[in-house]
Amino acid sequence: MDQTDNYNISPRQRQVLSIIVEEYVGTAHPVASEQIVSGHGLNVSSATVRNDMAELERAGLIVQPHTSAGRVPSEQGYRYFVENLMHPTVLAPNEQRKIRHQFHQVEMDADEWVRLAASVLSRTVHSAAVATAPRSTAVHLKHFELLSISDKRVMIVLVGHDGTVAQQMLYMDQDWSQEELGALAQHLNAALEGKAATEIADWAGQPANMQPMPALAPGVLSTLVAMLTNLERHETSQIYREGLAHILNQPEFRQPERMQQILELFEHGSVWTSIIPSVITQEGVQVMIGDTAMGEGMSEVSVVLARYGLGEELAGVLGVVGPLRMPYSRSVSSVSYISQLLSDLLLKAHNPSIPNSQGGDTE
Amino acid sequence: MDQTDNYNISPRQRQVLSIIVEEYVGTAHPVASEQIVSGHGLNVSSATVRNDMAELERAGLIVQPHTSAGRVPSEQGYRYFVENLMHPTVLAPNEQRKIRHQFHQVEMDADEWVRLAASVLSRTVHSAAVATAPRSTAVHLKHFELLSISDKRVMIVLVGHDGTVAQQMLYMDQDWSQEELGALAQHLNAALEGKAATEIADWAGQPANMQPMPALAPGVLSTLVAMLTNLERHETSQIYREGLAHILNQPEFRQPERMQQILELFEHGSVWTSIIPSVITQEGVQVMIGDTAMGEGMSEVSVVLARYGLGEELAGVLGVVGPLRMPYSRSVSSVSYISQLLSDLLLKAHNPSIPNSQGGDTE
DNA sequence: GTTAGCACTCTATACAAAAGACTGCTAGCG
DNA sequence: CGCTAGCAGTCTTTTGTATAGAGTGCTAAC
Repeated sequence: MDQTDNYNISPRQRQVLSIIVEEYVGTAHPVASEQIVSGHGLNVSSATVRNDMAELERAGLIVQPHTSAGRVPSEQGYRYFVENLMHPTVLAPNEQRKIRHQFHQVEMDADEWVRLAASVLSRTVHSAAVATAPRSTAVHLKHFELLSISDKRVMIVLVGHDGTVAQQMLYMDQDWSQEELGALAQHLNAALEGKAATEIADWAGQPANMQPMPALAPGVLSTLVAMLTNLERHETSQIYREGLAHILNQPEFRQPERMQQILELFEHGSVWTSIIPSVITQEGVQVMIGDTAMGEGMSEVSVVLARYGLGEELAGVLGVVGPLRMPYSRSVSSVSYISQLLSDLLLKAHNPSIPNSQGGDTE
Repeated sequence: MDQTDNYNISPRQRQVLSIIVEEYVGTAHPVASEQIVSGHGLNVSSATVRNDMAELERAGLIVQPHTSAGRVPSEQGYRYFVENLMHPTVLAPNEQRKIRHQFHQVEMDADEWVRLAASVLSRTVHSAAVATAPRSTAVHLKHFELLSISDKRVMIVLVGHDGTVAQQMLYMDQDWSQEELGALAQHLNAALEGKAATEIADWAGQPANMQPMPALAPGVLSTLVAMLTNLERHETSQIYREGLAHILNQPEFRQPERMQQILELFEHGSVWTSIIPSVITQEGVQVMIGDTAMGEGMSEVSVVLARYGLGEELAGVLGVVGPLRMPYSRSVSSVSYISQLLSDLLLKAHNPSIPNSQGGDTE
């Protein structure tokens, strides 16, 4: 299924398809044969191109909205284009500089970097962008604190080794003083520091460890395990969405129902939770074109996603969402560049000793 | 300016205006004189109503899209309606029950309650809804922790007395061991517990207090003050937005530019930060109709907002966003009911001893 | 003050005609 | 055999025009 190049088409036909895609992406109007020969260095007549187009249509790569209209790429056509015809490009240096410039900020925390990245990406490609907050795939306990909030209510504040923080309220059967809580926290912190969720669960399973514990210990331990597990799962991760306005301006989303559809999609996070885990495990930029695997209603939507992050730690997904008629090359290069930049920023935030490459900028 | 009833109009003309507003809100079509007399118990002829309408138009309360169309309320007309004509209603018992039912959830934290409230409100009024996360207007320090993350980097985790948590990274000139950090934290916690931002700043200003302090103390203290201050300001507060799809379905937002406008507004938080602080200090439901005080582009948007919360602590704003042509009465009663309900929920979460009134529900 | 009646204005709809856009095909050419 | 000029055929888009419809404003009478 990855190998989509089992179509029997000539080099010139490939070129014609390429021109159709690029032209249509630019203008949103069906592309006519005359339009193809003029100005694209194709030394044949429009009639020849028409024959090629008939062939391409037979192959299912382009379609005709109606008899007397030009041609439009089909879903298959876009896929073929992206996989076989598109030349991967790199963002122009001045664009790179413009992008880097937008990250030229005072110190921010990881979540804010990511949100900014989504916003910058959205502006760069003039389309909607999504990004998930960075999450560790394996969170180890750095430290936790037990705080008596009021009678029978205890708050757990947990800090992961990567700096993520989580809080949760715990309801007790009896009152506990702050001193008792502090003593327990100190004891457990010493024993559990650096452990991951499963390791803590194991530790708590050993009867020897649990011998001289106060009655609230089991509740605290199981809550700690639950909180760590929750941090590892990406489902709870915040999803940042930016630049919806761009996408709704595209002519293909002018009809109210389409608009409604894409909005539901965007607001309702469930679509993302299904595809993000699969993207985060892979390297490189991934392009999904009208992929119904993402769910119904995605048949008119394309997504260009990439993973960003630091190895196992603090990984997330960043990408562009738009209509099928999307400038794929530009999207891919933008996503690629910005995800890389974001990874660098996060890395430097973790190891500030590395000199900051932006420091030399004159503007 | 509050007193908009300095128009010289007869009781029947008021009634006509009232019918026009209600009818237009329901149908989105200009209202004709014939339509007004039929079925509204108005014992006059359409000609009489036409005379009244001419009068109302002269007063600027209604306008005519074109010569042979019915009348539509003007911005002024809506204001007059809301302030003088609208009978305040209460949500029907079965609707109240339906709403309460949606809050019938397992334990959630405050932020999740609020987000749910925005979502429920949005569904109830079939329009977009916004809500700000609850924030204390005066946050007192409950506890903080200093954690050594790596060389020269220290994380501060702060817990407010209301349970809010904030974290921040601090960059040091020299290395500090976890023991030194722990000692300082313990010392400062003992001295500062229960203090608000300004009190901490005062305390740090006393030379006597700062005498035997390690070099990192001033940085920590000023960061604590900054974090607390930041928690108090609502600008940083997360704004939840729900049900944008509803609003974009309204006929008045069908034109692309309008859509663009309202989206910018919705995504860009800056509009809210200017009006929310003024709303949060006042009791009751507030209606803003095409208020340009909110900024340009709001001229076609109405907002119905109310404060929710527990006195000084954990207060926020909840409301409906929609076109001028909005069912104001229903919006006001919904916002009123749900904000009250939300306040109750938060109160109970703080004082779990109060019996839960939802407990008796059969469904 | 109210009302019936009617002329007037502007919109909405329907339909037809014309113009325009592309194609597909055919026949001829190198 | 591939390429091309030319043209008929098909469908959309635009334009024009007639008609129906909606609603008002005004006048004259009650």
